[in-house]
Amino acid sequence: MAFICRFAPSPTGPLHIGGVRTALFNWLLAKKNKGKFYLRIEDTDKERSKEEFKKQIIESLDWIGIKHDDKEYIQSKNINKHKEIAHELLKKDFAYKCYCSEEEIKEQKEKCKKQGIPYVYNRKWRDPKDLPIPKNIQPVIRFKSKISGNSIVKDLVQGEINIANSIIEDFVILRQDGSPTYQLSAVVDDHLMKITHVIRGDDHKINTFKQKQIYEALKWDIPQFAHIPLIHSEKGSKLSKRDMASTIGDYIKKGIISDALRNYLLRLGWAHKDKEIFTLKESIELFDLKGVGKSPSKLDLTRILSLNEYYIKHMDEKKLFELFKVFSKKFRKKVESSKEKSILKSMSFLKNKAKTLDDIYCNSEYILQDDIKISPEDSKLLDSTSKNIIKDFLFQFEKMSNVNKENLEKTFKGLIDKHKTNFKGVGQPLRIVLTGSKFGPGIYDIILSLSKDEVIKRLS
RNA sequence: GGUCCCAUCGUCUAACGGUUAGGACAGGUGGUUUUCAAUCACCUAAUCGGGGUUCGAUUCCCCGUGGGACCGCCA
Repeated sequence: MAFICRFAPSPTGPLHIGGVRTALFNWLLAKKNKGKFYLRIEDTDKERSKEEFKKQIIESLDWIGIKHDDKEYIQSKNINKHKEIAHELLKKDFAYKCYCSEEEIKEQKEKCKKQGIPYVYNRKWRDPKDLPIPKNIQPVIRFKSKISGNSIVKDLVQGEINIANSIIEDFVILRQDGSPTYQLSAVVDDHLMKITHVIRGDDHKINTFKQKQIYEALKWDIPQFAHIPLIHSEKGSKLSKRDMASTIGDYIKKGIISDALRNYLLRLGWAHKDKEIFTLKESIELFDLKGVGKSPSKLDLTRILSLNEYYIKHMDEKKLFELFKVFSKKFRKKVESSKEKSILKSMSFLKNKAKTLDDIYCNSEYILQDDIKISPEDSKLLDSTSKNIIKDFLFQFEKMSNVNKENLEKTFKGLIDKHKTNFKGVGQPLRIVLTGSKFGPGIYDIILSLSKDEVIKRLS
């Protein structure tokens, strides 16, 4: 069976992680079924749609590895077709012109609110009989919704949803200015694009009942629907732009890598037995709508971090290094070409200490910086004994013909015996002088990652 | 307020109607360790409440409670 799906965001704000997950689920299903995945930019709200958001959407999807088939569809380009269909519905008596002014509608709503009853458009113009047509009002076109009975949608995630038709009002399909609304445009485009599966956030659930009626009026095939629960912020509220970590960019900035976030998003609201780590290939093979839960899930940054740590540890060092370079350039400092070799060599131990690319940066700062600054607090630790140890080490290090772990170990042992101290007594002062910090990679790793000259320079 | 949906450790989630209710993250304890980490071992921690149905209910039904979504000439 053909499997054609789409992700249809509106470029009226930055795409957040919930949208990315929706796109991911669509894409995964398309890949699994050897179908198509399209991206449709729903830019019919001219006021709020912005080119920068469109760009942000495409870049976000691209970063996480979601590639859409064909060029992205731009909904506004199809507006004439939408209008045409609206008029077809009008001609076939599935829709009608409504001459209510906006004030009139507003009044009705307020009245309902006062009385505490739910507002539904009163269908004044559905069957106008001899109502005089106001000359000064441009009509909107409303769809004739079913008035009685019930409708059932078989949702691939939610199961059967049953509602009374009376709560679905005669919704507007063409505005006063003649432009189509979302309900109409979405249906027409989905039909034209031959979409077979509509997978979207469950905030669209009610729309399904409106859209289904348009399909039926036009005698078009109705796609399958799947409404996935929304993602909540860590506080449990709806994800909003104000949440610091809500867009892909927020995570890139933290040094999260693409595979980790993809894996996280996959497992948020979906599970396959006890499996936690999914390669891209595995996610395509194993993903299904049956495994999608029905309740909303909360974002958990520590989980993302832990997944990121896993992916960093298991990543090819060269690849990781490339990601690191891009990250540093963008958010920290460009890695100078003279330091590249040394950093790359050090990836093997740097990655074992890192949860993010930023952690790698912090742990490699001693390589990146030429001037090592020692804090007053750390200076206190450098007493005369420590200074002697450093001097002794430097003396032997300069003579060392072959700098390797074995020789360093020998030297350290000798110093420990001579100064009647322990490993820490030798390691810590050297670490402080070499890196400007008490914390960091193993002392042998540090020494081996720097050139012999550099070590000598720093110890002198 | 109306309509619809949902409900398992703090979090993400497993569990043909029969399990000591499992895993992962976080947290805790201990081992290892030159620091911070990492790592290894172990531990704490959940079926929202109340009724049914059933020999047996996390699982099915009803009620309550709690949470969410929607209620635009936004999408």
